[in-house]
Amino acid sequence: MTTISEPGTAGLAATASAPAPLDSATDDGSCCVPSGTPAMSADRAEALSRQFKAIADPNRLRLVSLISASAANEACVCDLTEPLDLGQPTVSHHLKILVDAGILHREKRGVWAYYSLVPGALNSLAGVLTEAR
Amino acid sequence: MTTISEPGTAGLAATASAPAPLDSATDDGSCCVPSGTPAMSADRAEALSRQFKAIADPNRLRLVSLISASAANEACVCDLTEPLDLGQPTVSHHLKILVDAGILHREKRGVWAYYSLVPGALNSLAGVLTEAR
DNA sequence: GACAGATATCGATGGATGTCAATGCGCAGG
DNA sequence: CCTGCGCATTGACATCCATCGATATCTGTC
Repeated sequence: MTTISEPGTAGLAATASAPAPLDSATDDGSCCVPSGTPAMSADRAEALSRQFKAIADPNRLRLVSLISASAANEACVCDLTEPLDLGQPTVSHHLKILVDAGILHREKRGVWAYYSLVPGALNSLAGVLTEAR
Repeated sequence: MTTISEPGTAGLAATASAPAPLDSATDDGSCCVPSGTPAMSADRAEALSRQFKAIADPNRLRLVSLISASAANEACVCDLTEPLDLGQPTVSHHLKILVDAGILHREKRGVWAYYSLVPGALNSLAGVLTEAR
């Protein structure tokens, strides 16, 4: 499981709002101030990267879109192969990546496998981008 | 330029809320309902993928974090090489990718190049994930 | 104008990734 | 039990990508 991010940690975004009158280019030869705040750890960056990589593929983006746009917010593989114009193994591969990233949930009912969105996953990822604004 | 997404189009997310009593596995032999809503186009998926790929790298995530956590919301290359433990050409390469994706803004002042967040970029990307909820 | 420092670009290389064909596995029906 | 169907897994292949060393470009200085 990928823990689906954990709000409250160092994130990104500040959406442009420079309070300091940019005193950059100090006279001591340095170009700008060291940093100030701790920013994001390498571990957290690695974990978030795994989730962002999962949706950073056009076909996987469409998969998630198809599922979320589906009637019962779920879909089986057979309904996803045609609109993406991909082979069944490839779709299954992409779905596995999304499941491993904690974005999709897989439930097998009889012969079919139904994929649905994990409730807070995408919102949590979106929170990382808007965090600390 | 990458257009920075355009809210109002088909996005993702629905955050789990199955109103229909999942009448799946219809008796006609099909597994589930065809789809219902148009979902996301291939073109839009490709465009969004470019932006998500840009931040789907641990080092680039840290770069954005470092810049947004910086004092004046901007930083030059020399301040970004150490915390990432990467060579200067590599950092410059990552920054170029973020600029090309429309996430960072580059401004050269004298000898130094200052990178800052493009105001609405991350929020726009986040909106894609929470859209249509 | 020559020089030094900061940054960008180029070429090469090892590793990650998307795609497919072939195959295996589990479930339902006869 | 055997067959058909939906899906997952494997192996192979081509491509992309992150990283580095070397080098080019630009800017301010002496």
